[in-house]
Amino acid sequence: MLIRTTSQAVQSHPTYSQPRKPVVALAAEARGAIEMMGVLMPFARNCEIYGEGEPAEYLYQVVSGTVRTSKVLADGRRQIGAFYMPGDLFGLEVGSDHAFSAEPITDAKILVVKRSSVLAMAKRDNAFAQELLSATHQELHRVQEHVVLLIKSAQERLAGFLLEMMARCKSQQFVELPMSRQDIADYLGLTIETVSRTFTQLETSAVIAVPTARRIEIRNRSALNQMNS
Amino acid sequence: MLIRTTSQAVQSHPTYSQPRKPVVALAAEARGAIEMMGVLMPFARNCEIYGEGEPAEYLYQVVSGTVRTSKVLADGRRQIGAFYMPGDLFGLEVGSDHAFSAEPITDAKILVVKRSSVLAMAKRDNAFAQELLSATHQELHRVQEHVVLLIKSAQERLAGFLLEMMARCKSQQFVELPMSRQDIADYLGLTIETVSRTFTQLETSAVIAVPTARRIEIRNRSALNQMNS
DNA sequence: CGGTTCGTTGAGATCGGTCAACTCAAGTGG
DNA sequence: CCACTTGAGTTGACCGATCTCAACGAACCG
Repeated sequence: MLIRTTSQAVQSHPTYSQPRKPVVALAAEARGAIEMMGVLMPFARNCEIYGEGEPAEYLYQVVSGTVRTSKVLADGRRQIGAFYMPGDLFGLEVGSDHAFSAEPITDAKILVVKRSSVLAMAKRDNAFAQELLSATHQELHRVQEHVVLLIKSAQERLAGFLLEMMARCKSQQFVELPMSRQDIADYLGLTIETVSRTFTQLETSAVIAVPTARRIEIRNRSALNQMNS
Repeated sequence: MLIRTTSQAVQSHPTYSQPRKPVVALAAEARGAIEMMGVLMPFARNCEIYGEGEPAEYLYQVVSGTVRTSKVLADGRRQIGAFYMPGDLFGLEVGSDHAFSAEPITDAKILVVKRSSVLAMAKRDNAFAQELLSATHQELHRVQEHVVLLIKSAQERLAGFLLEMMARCKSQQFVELPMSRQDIADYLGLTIETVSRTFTQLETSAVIAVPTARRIEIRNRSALNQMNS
């Protein structure tokens, strides 16, 4: 079932060679500490930040742009684990190897920190260790919500996705989507066609407006909330 | 869609009053430490260990029996987050409130530790803090695999589930399932009927045998592995 | 021997997938 | 300035995996 050619092959001159790994935001002091330890690196759209199965040597924080983590199954199906936006940490997921790969979906600036530095810091500074644990807990919570999303209907999944994106946006009325329909589909476990049709349905029922494919206007937030169960 | 009356309502005289929260196993020394801090409590089948939305004041370790974590949506759909078996830690998930509730699916003995004790211990003992972080990472990894499972076909989901259960069994040939078909269905995002039919399919194609509903014989492990992609 | 709970099986309905055509915007080059 | 190309997104027609509803079977218990 569902053999899809994932359109965007890895390419696009990576601006730098590869470091690695993904999730959440730390409190102020800890964030300061991370900035001290890390190096800010620009990455080109669609280059590979790290690959599935590679050892997890780094921890990352998005400074600008958006990053997706994904996993490609043997038959070509692709699952997107998360989208990370400015302030989000990623690369927390495991102790050893990466379960997912990570690519920027726009040009992005990313703070890259050696995992060993992070762990050493955590060893010295208990508050920092707590922050790290807390960030991991947040990521765990996010993935659990993702599981709940995946058992719902197409409309509910898209509603949930839009609410998730809204929560990360300044504007309460407009959501700017940095990702393609294919990315949304692979995040929600749907096909691109179903995503497109569902956007159209929501537009027809006046819940949203879609002035541009990548720009969504929220016209009835409570309807979205209701769909989200 | 899919309004199901989750058959097993919470009941069955809880042997004790409620403590709370879920995930993985620690290395030997840390486990020893947990035993020192915690209290061993018996819980009756289907009683509530903790409820969704309650503050997460405790950390738990299964000593005997099996525990499921679950979340019930507004319309009655139920998602099972995980099954925890002897040695597994659960209640790690968040810093504040429980996202899921937890119930034993068999009578169970559970080691219950105050979260504050755990955190205090983590503060004093860096090795212990590392173990806690590592356990959380393991749980994160498990949930990510769960996401991947949920985008697959019914057959692939069940194959993945059986492999997961096998990995936690002594015997390589027989898997003893402590959970009902309804629990399996809610874990895999399927209906009980589809789970039942898929078991039958796998039996017909000689991949497994089902001497009893709760006892599965693995007859062709590589076929299962292949289905798991 | 009922009654209850759990699991299996069948028949039909439905949601989302598949395949394919079409639109639209952006870029290219003559 | 205008074909032509290319990639992203939309839409339609059809199909099939899974759900729904319902009946049936098996194990357990008083």
